[in-house]
Amino acid sequence: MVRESHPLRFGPISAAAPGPLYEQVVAGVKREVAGGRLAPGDALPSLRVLAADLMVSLITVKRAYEELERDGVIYSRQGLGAFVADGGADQVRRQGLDAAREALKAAAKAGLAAGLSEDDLIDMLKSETAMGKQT
Amino acid sequence: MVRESHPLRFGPISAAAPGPLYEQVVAGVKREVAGGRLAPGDALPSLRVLAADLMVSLITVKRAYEELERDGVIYSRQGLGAFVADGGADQVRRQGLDAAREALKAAAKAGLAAGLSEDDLIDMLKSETAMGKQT
Amino acid sequence: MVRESHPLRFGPISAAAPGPLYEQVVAGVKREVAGGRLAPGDALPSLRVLAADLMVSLITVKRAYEELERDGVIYSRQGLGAFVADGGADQVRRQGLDAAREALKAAAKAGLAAGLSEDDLIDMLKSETAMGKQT
Amino acid sequence: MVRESHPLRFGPISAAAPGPLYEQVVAGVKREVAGGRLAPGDALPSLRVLAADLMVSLITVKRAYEELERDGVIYSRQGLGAFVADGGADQVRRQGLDAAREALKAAAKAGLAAGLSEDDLIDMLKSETAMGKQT
DNA sequence: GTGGTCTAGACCACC
DNA sequence: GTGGTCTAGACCACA
Repeated sequence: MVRESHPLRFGPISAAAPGPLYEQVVAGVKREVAGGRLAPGDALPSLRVLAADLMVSLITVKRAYEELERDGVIYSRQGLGAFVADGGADQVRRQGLDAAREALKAAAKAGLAAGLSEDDLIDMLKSETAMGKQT
Repeated sequence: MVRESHPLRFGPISAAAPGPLYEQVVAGVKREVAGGRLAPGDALPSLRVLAADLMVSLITVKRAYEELERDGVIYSRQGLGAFVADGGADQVRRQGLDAAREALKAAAKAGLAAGLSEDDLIDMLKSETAMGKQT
Repeated sequence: MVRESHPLRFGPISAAAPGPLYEQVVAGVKREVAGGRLAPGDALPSLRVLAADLMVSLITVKRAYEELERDGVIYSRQGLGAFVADGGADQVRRQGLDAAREALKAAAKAGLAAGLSEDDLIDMLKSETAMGKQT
Repeated sequence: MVRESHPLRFGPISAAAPGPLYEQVVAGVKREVAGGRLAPGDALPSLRVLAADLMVSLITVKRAYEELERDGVIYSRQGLGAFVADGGADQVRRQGLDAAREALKAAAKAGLAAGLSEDDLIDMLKSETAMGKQT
């Protein structure tokens, strides 16, 4: 009745990692959606299945799905499952852009306060993007 | 006797602002030190005085001073009070630089994930530094 | 023999649409009845046929027919199928009227709470009816 | 340290009422904020206190506060409590206006489908606003 | 089977 | 004391 697609598997969730577990799940799903490995209409793993896969409580996964739904990345239908929303990838990209702008703002504030020039910051940014691309 | 210096007065601490209250206190002191308004050897306000000034609990200020001491910006002497450390301003600047690099790293990660190019990020950074200078 | 009539075909049922799937089926049938495309005595498609047409589970259609029967829009006969009830169209219209009144009640409550005047609400209603007519 | 204000008391929460319990809590707080009985900066009852008052689980209240925070009506600070946000009342009004528009849209759709004229709908709306004012 | 809601209880960071 | 997160387990509506 509905497009199947359970081959979701992102890196292990770790309680040691910074930030709440459910945010790690959110980030994992967003990565799959942004990367196109999860297309609009595709079904996400069910709450229970993903909870078992990630060895995490059902509630934690549910919370992640709720946040993804609020962000317009997925939608959930009772009795059916959760699915990637139509503009899902766009949503993720837009939010990533906002996050980048926020981080740059913080960097500019801290850097200028520490006596760095705009050019210093740009050089540092270049080296960071270079690192990012390698990974 | 020790060099006096209570004229510490930074913007009001706000519960509405993001981050723990004590971090706001830490940031306030660091700003004074980095700006040279608090020189090495200067005494900081006593815990109780600063708590009263900022309308904040004593333990919040205590925690802030502890963090500042850990960061090598100030040092405390039993019964005497807290004083600006010798390399205090340098410490603050070095840490600000690290903070800027961290933020740039986060921005690069988020931006690249959102499909931005290095040049896009640099443009955004420039506009943010411009904003920062105005303020 | 009974009057034949399988030409029931309403827009695809979508999991993305708000509300349970069976309500979408109910709404679809009601639309056909209210519009006169299904006259009293006409046979509805069999459960299995409609389920296949709409690419929906059989139990979803069954549930929809049950609700339609409860609403007095259709009636079912063991072994024969389901048929449009005599006063079916009237029933649908009466229920639509009730639904409209309910929605207006909710709108009045929310609007007044938000500080809108009766005239404000009437203006908004006019613009909505204008939109509705266009479509 | 912070503006006190616990005299929050809205109608009893009922599991029999339609909609989730936490939405009833959300609606209750929004009503207080919109009515000005809870001003910006005022403290809301703590999670535990309100849970006890309403005879509801802590989690239910927490969920309500989370939604209110997402809606920009309140903000929460770990260790301090939850407080009415600065633009809180405006937020509530804006959202109420959107809700009213949605309801009017649904009413227009249902009403037109049931054969009502625009004037019929306006008359019904007038009678509903009259009812609303009495209460 | 699915997601949606509610519950009870834990531990942590912050004040 | 406060809110923030995670857990285990229940019952319901929907497919």
